[in-house]
Amino acid sequence: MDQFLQINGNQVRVSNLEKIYWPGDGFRKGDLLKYYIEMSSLILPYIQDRPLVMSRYPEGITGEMFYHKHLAENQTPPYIKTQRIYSKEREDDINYIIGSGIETLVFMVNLGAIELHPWFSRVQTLDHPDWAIFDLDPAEGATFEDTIMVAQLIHKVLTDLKVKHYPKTSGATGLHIYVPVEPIYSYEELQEFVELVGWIVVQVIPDKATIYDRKVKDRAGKVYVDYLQNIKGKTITGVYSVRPQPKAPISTPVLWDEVNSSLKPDMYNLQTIGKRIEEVGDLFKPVLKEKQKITRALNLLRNELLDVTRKQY
DNA sequence: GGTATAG
DNA sequence: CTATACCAACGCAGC
DNA sequence: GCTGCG
Ligand SMILES: [Mn+2]
Ligand SMILES: [Mn+2]
Repeated sequence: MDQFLQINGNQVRVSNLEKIYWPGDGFRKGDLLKYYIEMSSLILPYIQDRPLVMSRYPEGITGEMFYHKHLAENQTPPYIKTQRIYSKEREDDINYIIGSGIETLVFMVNLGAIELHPWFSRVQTLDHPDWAIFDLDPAEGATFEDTIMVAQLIHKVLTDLKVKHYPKTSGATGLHIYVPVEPIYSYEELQEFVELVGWIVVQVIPDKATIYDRKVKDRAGKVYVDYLQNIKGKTITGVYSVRPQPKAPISTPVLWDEVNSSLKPDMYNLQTIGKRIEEVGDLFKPVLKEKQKITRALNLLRNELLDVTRKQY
């Protein structure tokens, strides 16, 4: 049943590679593992040095799911790097897995971690993320095309602000827009930045986008700009993560030119990702390389809000 | 999926 | 040795 | 303090 893979000088145990994980598509656990190993050179840079949350499906996508953050001592192989980070809610440390080499990736996938969720910040600067994210979640009754429309408007606002930003499919129903930043801003500041841009978008297309409707029912037919994900300890599905959905879609970077009605949420998946990467390579490279200051943009947005508020009185 | 404990 | 039990999330807005 | 939400 169990096999051992020799990776970077470590014996990594893997099991049940023949188990069907996607019954509708016939993809097996071994297919998932093969994908992550083949993609490791692309994926690892985006999880390197980051605390990781696993979304686990040990019985496949039709089985029970659970998040896994804390790795107990007695299930931590010597080659896994971990770091204890205090959690207020838990009133104790969480022993997070820290992104490192292929062996770490294989260890997590073997646990049934179909999705990987990296923190927005690295261990070197835990309180200072190196990206902010616009998490666009279409609510009940909203379409993927609605999501694309909201994304395009965010694209226009960020372009006017001269802030670099990069889109990817979530692989499920929405889109993610990453804003790479120098690790000098707090989570609160980055959240405010996303909130202010989201607020502007909602002013322009209030029937398509929402940001302050906390109740799901109130968001019906609209795209929720989930700025509240920009919080320490919160995560979203990472780039190149597979999703527990039919076709095994993958959260895949796209060009802004491709964010139009021909983009489909599941068009990049376990079946098609190879060709896609061959054709365009890693479109998210700038997210790691083009770290920017958003001080000016944040001030412009704050003043914009002030102006609008003043006009109302 | 892995580990501890009971039988 | 095999069967079974048990575990594997949290941050926070809003009420 | 608890529920809803992601
Ligand atoms: Mn989302
Ligand atoms: Mn969300």
